[in-house]
Amino acid sequence: MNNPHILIVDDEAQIRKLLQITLQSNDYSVTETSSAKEALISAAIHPPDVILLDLGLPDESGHVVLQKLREWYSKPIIILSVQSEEKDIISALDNGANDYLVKPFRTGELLARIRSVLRDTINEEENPVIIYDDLEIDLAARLVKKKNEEVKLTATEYTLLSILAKNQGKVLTHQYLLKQIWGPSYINESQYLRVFIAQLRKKIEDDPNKPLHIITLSGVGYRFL
Amino acid sequence: MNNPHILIVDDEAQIRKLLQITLQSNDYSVTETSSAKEALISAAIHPPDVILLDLGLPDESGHVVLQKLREWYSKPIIILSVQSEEKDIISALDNGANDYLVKPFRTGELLARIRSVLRDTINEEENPVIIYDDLEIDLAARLVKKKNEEVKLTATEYTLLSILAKNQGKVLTHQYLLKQIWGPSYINESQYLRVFIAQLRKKIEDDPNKPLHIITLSGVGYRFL
DNA sequence: AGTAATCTTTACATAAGCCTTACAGTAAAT
DNA sequence: ATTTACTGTAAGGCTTATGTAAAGATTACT
Repeated sequence: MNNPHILIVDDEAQIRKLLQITLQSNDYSVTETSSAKEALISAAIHPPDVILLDLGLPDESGHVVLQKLREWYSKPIIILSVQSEEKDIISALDNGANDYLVKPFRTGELLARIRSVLRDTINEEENPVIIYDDLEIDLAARLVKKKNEEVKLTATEYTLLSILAKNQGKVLTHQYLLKQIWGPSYINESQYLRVFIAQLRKKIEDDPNKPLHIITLSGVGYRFL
Repeated sequence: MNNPHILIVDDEAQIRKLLQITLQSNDYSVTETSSAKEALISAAIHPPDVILLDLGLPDESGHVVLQKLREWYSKPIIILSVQSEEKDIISALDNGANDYLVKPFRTGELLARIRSVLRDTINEEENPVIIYDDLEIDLAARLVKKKNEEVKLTATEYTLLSILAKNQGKVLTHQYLLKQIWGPSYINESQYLRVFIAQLRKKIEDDPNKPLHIITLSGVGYRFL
């Protein structure tokens, strides 16, 4: 899992700021919300890998938010709360919270607990398998099959294919692909792309001269079907 | 899971008694141990569903016990400790503890946390024996057989093999493996991995030059088949 | 303390794959 | 038909990654 995405739900701007800085400097990507309503919408639109949930929200109790999230959200939820009351902690854990931290908490401990809950779910991640005709791309397992036989791809070939596959149907310009694979300073090295596109086609197309998956758009870029 | 079995590791008789009564009245079956040595033996003979581990043991640090357990034990371990030092908590969580409770704790909270960790693992399929061709890996018994003969593996070799086997078919990056086996600060020490991969291949592959089980993905990592 | 086992580190041979070059093919424009 | 711009393909040098052995360092055991 690269750059786990964390949703912060807390109505105090200062705490959000502190969390944001701490988490981002530890290579997590962060979304901030300050109310129950906002949190539920954000989580639904872009499901995070972990949710940090404050129980004291202005519009609705965090316990209710927790229950609503747990109706469909199965990844870790860590509760942050000033409540150190036993019944609050028990109720939260029983309603599906993975962990409970009492404010004020130490950032180092928070980070360790995030690592702990992420480690528990890291292997349970869904395998988004993309299938087109006789071609099968398992992004999690980094595995590509053609007619049920494994295709051996090098690191660069795989990176290129995964970008194409994730953006199926969409035209990806030379510049975009070069930037994604080799970095921003390589956007003029279009011969790299031609070489690797050719190698990929040799491996995944039935007839590399009449490609069905990787389509050329002359002067523009490539498209994956 | 009926009557989950819990192993208590604590040198204070009073606390053991308290835990025993609390847990048994909540329909858990309980085993008590009071030292590191005793705990490791008991866990090996009759692996419990959850371990409650006190860090302050008379014969050895609980941190060491935790590490030794995690070489083969994959179910939840909850730390109980008078230490509320941040570094102790972080170290324990990073070493594979699922939760950390500071003494004195409230029994209601302990019970809720036990329910929480049990819920996380209750659906995890147990896969004690993995068999591929002539290779047999019994994760629970920490035993590896090749052509029905036992293969003697060192601790590190076994850890590496078990991670590979648990993620069969999936590509595991150098970084991931290094982090899992040696810790997050070793992600650049890829030569460790090469050495142990070579040793493992010598022991489990028919022809280490043409490995069938441990496959190299140049520039990426390894995969177990 | 001494021995054995294991882990860490170093060094080097081998292998893999990336980058580069050169040129051939294709399609549109003149 | 020729030019021009772009794309496809093959092959080799060069860099980086990997496999392996073997020597220290550390740990475990007696």
